[in-house]
Formats: sequence, C-alpha cells, structure tokens
Amino acid sequence: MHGPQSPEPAVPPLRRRGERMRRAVLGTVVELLSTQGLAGTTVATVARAAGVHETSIYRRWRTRENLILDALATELDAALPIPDTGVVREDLLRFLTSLGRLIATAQGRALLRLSVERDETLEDRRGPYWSDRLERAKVIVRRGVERGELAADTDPGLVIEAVAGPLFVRALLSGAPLDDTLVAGLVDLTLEGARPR
Amino acid sequence: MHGPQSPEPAVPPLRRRGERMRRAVLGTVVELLSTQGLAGTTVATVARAAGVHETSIYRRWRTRENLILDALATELDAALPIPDTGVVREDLLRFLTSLGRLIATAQGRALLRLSVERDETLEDRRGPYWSDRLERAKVIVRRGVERGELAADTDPGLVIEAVAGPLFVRALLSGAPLDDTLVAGLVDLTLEGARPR
DNA sequence: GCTGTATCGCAGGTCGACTTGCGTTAACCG
DNA sequence: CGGTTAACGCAAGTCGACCTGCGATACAGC
Repeated sequence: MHGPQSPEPAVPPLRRRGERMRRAVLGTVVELLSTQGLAGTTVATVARAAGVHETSIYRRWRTRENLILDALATELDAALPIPDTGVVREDLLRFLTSLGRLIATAQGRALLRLSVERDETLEDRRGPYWSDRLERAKVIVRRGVERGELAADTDPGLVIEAVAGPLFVRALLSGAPLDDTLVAGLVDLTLEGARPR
Repeated sequence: MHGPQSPEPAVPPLRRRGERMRRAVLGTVVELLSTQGLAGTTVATVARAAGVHETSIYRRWRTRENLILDALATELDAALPIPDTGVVREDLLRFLTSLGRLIATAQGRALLRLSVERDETLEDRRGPYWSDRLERAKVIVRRGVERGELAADTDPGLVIEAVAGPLFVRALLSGAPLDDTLVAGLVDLTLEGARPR
C-alpha cells in the first residue's frame, strides 16, 4: 500500500463553506428527520453526519429550531397544491386529502410540532407555513362562491378553518387517525350543515 | 434582638413529606405558571420556591412535563362545563365561548402546548384532557338530534371537531384572535352549511 | 415509645441546546 | 496572484432537564 509517510494524516478538517456547507447540512437534516425522527435529530448528530462543526451550525442558523425549519421549508415548499377541478366539493376533498397525507409524514409532523413551540413571551410569530397554506386554500371557496355553488356571503377563511382544523387537532392533540372517511364527512358537513333538510 | 446562640442555625432542611409536599409543589407550579409563564417555570425554580429539593420533584413526577400537567389537570378539572339550554346553537355557542376563554388563559395555553409535546417514537399517548373535553361535548349534539334540531345521521364527534378545531388551530398555529364573531360564524356554518339555501 | 422503611436532602454527573474567544483558512477582489 | 475578510474549526463553558448513589429522617405500625 502506498500510504502517506506521516503515520497520522491528521484528517484535514473539511471546511465546506458557503452554499456547499448549507446544502450538505440541510440535506443531512432532512435525512435524519425521516430516519431518526425529530428527537433523534440533534445538532451534534447533524454536525457529525454532515462533516461540519457544531459551532458553524449555530453561527449560521442560531437555533436548532431555525435549522430544522429551514430544512423543512425548503423541502416542503412545493407541497399542498391548490386543486381546481371546477367543483368545490372535489377541490376541498383533494386539498384535505393531501393535507392529511402531509401531516402523516414524519417531516410534516416535525414541521407541525416545531410550529407550535413558539415562545409566548416574545411575539416571535413564526410558523407562517401553515397559515400561508390555509390562506392560499381560500381561493377554492371563492371560486365556489363565484360559481354559485356556495352562498354569496360565505367566509372563505371560516370554511377552510372548519374543514382543516380537525385534521390539525387530531395530529397534534388526540392522535386519532386521519382517513378518507373523516375528510369526506368534514367536507360534507361544512357544505351541507347539520340541520335536517 | 434575641437571635439564637449559634451564629448559623444551619437552616434545618424542611422535609415536607407526602401530601403536604405534593400540595406545596403543585401550588407553586400553578403560581409560577401565571406569573413567569411556561418558560419561566423551571424545575429548579419550582423547587426553590416550594422549599423542596429538585431531586425530590424528579423522583415523584419523573419529568417536568408530568409535574406541570399534574398541576394543571388538578387546577382545570372543573373547567369547561357542558351547557344544556334546550337549543343546540345556544349550547354550542356557550361551550365554544368558554373553550376560547380557557385557551386564552396562561394556564390553558400551557396545557395546550404541553399536550402537543409528545414523543412520536414511544406511543406515550397522553394529553387526554382535551380529548376528554371534546368527548363530553358530544352530548350537546346528541341532544340536538333527539330534539329534531339536527339531521338524524349527524356525527356528534364530527360536529364538535368542526367547531372546536379552528379554535385550537388559531391558538397553536396561526395566533389569530378568538373573538365571539369567529365562534358564532363557526357554529352557524356547521349548522347551516355553506350551500346556498 | 421504638423501630423499619419509604421518602427526602445532597453531592455529583450526563446530555443537549447555546455561547464566547481565538486561531486558521477558504474565497472573493483588486 | 497576493491580501483581506468573513466563514469555519476548536476548546471551554453555561444552563436546564434528568439520573444515581448514599446518608438522614419523618411517619407508620407495633
């Protein structure tokens, strides 16, 4: 073997800078999240796996929370498309179904959990991710109103919150399953109401 | 001043045992929660304020989470009564209003936050508090069905989740306000539906 | 009243998040 | 292509959650 003369090459410290380091670390985070879960994704672990020093991570992202949020925001940016089938019920069904699937994902659950853990003291107000998605989904309702499928005075935000809220509650609080039956029941209840007709 | 002969009385370590210690610690937790918030309620702080050693707290409650959950469960046990006015809309309105008020409380928010922070790895499945409350609220819907106010095939759980879900989502995710307008809009939407009539 | 045992005090330690100071080098810029 | 600087490596340390062993005592049962 043609080894180096010096018995200990002293492992040249890999200083991956700038964008290269950023991508390496973020990729490692996403991978660790799906294999080790949120609890297993510690800053020290990420640093080791990405071949970067822990300090460098803290200097760039400030907190573990920022780190993971950054990785997930990049990863889940394209998720939750807004369907446009021409029928409100169908649009809501599809949107809720993909929302349920996202929430069932390890990454989705992690994003959810981290969005909740905000300090109540300082108004940090982050986690715009979910608020944004719900905001975007309002067009589904608006299109339904324009088509005459829904009452003219329908509040789009209210409808979206009413159908999506239970999914979040189940994922965060009760742990109850998120199946298609629930989604369909929710949509129909919100569209038709509970009054006898 | 008639001080004791010994210059340092060496502060006899107060060993409050059993129920006395339990009440002292839990009372301190509730107090600290409303004055210092969740982040300020650390085990060391509680121990000092209650005149108890940190180790004793860990031995009895295992985790900080258990400690606070125990204190809040005891404190909020009687909260969220189920109204029975004879009219579904009124019952739902009152229930949701008190739920919103509870959620706006420092203690309510703390209970919510802690109910979310469950490990996804081990199926610890706690936080039955909120699930229990929603479960109990189902009778409101059942009574409405019996009275003929609601369709016979109405799913009580679905209705309760649809009206309560958005409140939790706002408290946990979006931080949007919980006013009476929202509550009324939610109840009416769920009862009447969004379809034009 | 005396003893036995579970409970508590206390010292010391692990682990993860986060910080600071200082030396070193990669990367951009003229 | 040499110089400057911001980015990185590294050592050391703080803080809070949580654990362990050991000695001491409050309270129960006799």
